[in-house]
Amino acid sequence: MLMTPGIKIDTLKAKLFRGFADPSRLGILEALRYGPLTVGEIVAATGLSQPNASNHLSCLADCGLVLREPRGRFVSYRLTDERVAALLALAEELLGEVAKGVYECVHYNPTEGE
Amino acid sequence: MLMTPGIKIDTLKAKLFRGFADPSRLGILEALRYGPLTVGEIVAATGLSQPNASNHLSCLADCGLVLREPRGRFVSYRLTDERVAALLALAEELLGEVAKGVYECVHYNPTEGE
DNA sequence: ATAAAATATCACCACATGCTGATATACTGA
DNA sequence: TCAGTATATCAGCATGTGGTGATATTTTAT
Repeated sequence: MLMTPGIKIDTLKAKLFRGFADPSRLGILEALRYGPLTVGEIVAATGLSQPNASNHLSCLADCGLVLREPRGRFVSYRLTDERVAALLALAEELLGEVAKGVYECVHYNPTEGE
Repeated sequence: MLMTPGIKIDTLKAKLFRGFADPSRLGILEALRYGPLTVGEIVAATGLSQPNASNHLSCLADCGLVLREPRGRFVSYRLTDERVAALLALAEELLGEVAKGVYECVHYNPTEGE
């Protein structure tokens, strides 16, 4: 693939990971893991507000993690590639090992329920 | 594994991904992919400032992605688990598929070289 | 044609995040 | 002990980020 010079590959990879690195987006990806869903279904599944979900979905679609499929008045989204699900699965495995550390990690603390 | 109620699993997973989702941290992880390095070597390999590298390393260590091993006056870091490297590899594969989308993604644009 | 429903977009705000420069701490060798 | 090197920490700043409420757009049904 042709790569514009000046854009480091790590920057791209970091952007890719960023798609997974937010609880809301991750929730969407997890929900889509079991099949395509419409925006409304995603809203219901994740508890996100409709504008918020829509915004994250745009982000995920732009970044190539999900596919947008308009179906009449609805819009269906699904994971672009099995590798997206594979990444989620692998992260889950890894989380089993390091969960304690992640839990205690001080450097990033979104208001976590409590 | 015992999980404190009130902390959603997705929040943890998102925090885990966040370790990979910054160009500086990702650069560090990539550098460590080929073996343990001291802080000084990491600074040299990544071009980060020393305080900045040290700070990201603390974050990565807290989150369980890297191991801290003091060796006299030096501190050696290495990846905690092969799965960390596996995640990097899988992301690389996925990037091959979606690179174009990630490149064009508007929703996250750190000052990218130019 | 009009109303209602599904989705997207916009302006705005609060906050987290990453970076830098300065400084503190820890260890080693002479 | 003292100087030098390696690493960690701190205060402060600039900016990216995610969230909300209001509104626009598109599509279907009557």
